[in-house]
Amino acid sequence: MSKNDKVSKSVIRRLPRYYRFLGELLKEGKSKISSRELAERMNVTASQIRQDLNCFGGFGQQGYGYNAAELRDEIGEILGVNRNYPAVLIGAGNLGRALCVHLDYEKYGCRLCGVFDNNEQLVGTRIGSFEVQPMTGLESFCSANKPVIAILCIPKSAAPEVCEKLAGLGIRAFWNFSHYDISLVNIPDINVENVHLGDSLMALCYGINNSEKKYSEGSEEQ
Amino acid sequence: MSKNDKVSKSVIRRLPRYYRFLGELLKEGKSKISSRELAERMNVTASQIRQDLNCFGGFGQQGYGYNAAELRDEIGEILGVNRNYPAVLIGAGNLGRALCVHLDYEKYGCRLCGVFDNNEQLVGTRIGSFEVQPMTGLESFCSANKPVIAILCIPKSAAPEVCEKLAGLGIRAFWNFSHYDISLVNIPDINVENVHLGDSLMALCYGINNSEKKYSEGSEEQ
DNA sequence: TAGATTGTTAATCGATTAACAATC
DNA sequence: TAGATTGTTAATCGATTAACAATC
Repeated sequence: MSKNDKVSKSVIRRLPRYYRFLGELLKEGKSKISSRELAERMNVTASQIRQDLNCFGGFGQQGYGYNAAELRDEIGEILGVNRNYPAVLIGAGNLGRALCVHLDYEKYGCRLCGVFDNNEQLVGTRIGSFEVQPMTGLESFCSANKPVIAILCIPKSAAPEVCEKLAGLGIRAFWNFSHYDISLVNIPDINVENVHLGDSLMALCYGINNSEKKYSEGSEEQ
Repeated sequence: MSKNDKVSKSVIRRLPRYYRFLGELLKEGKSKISSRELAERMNVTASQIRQDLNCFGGFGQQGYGYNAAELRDEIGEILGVNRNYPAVLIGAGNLGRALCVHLDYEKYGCRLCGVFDNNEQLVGTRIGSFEVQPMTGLESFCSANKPVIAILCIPKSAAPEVCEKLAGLGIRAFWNFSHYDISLVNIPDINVENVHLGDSLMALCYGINNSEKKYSEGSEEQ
């Protein structure tokens, strides 16, 4: 983890995938893996894997390959998956409730520590082991529990204000499911993952829409 | 929509965002927009916007800019957002149920037409306007309703088999929330959007983990 | 040692940005 | 017409792939 002056976004986005595949490998009882073999499995080039890893250091052994367990641990360290960053979930609607119980947060580097909503109907209800708290209690909760991640499952209209507030309360990363682009908000040193489900779905539609076209165009071209 | 020999993935992923922002613009009552103005709002370069659009044709007017409504419609057409592609949701667990009611599918080019699960406990229960159907009924349902999109909210272990089956039943696009990489499955002309929530969360952790490091390194360097 | 596979440098490819002529 | 802004070409930048010397 020495040379990472500035690791590109593309590399970072691939790390979790390496981490996952190495986990699978281990489950299968493989202890040694070469870049070529891993590349084949993951459908990428061996070059890319070696380049990516060398952003962080040399984890392999020439002539041998990589120790799967060691490499996975190293990548885990780089990602910070055992840091257990405290996270709050804001918005206990359908999606919020699902994210609350569906994900194994510990596996991905965090720990859900509170769920909030400003809807009085929802406040006090239980979701898994959590009781939905009112937004009015957010400030004192944050001083007490020091969450660094906020999972936003709120309407677009509420997002800018809530973001601003959370940033003020020490939140340093947003996992954003609202239809608002947090990337646009002007907070320094904030990490954002905008998960725009609608955008993803539209991109999928483009694919269908376009393979269709290709098909009919194809028949014309013949 | 004439010159799209082969539009790059990066361009396609940006189209839904343009579409969204143009929608906002219209809501605000703006009818005219220049690439420069749109670029500023979206925090991208005007060059990129013009380049992207010119993959599909010239939608603007020199010296004037773009008609917002027209441009939005054109992009909508390219994406296929008014195609109402029929979609089935497989897996009525927490996430599946949330996706079932949380999203305005029509807005994104599809129409949910059925929900399936192989868990007997869930079969017959209602989610919004849908009744969960048993997997055994999938085949006849598909011949009757011809869904082209499958939304997968199933465990990783079940994914390969279910994918294979669905592809055989005419599914041409997978919106994949399972922890399995459908990209690896060997089906020709299939569109896939792998939404790996865990990967996204890990990438976020990397950000925190790393800005932290930068901070402490910074103080040492001084 | 010979064979294998890394780490790393160089070559290629693609995507983004800049520039500007065309034109409304 | 003059000013503005597109469509498009050229320049730059970054990311991916290929190649190979280092070395286990």
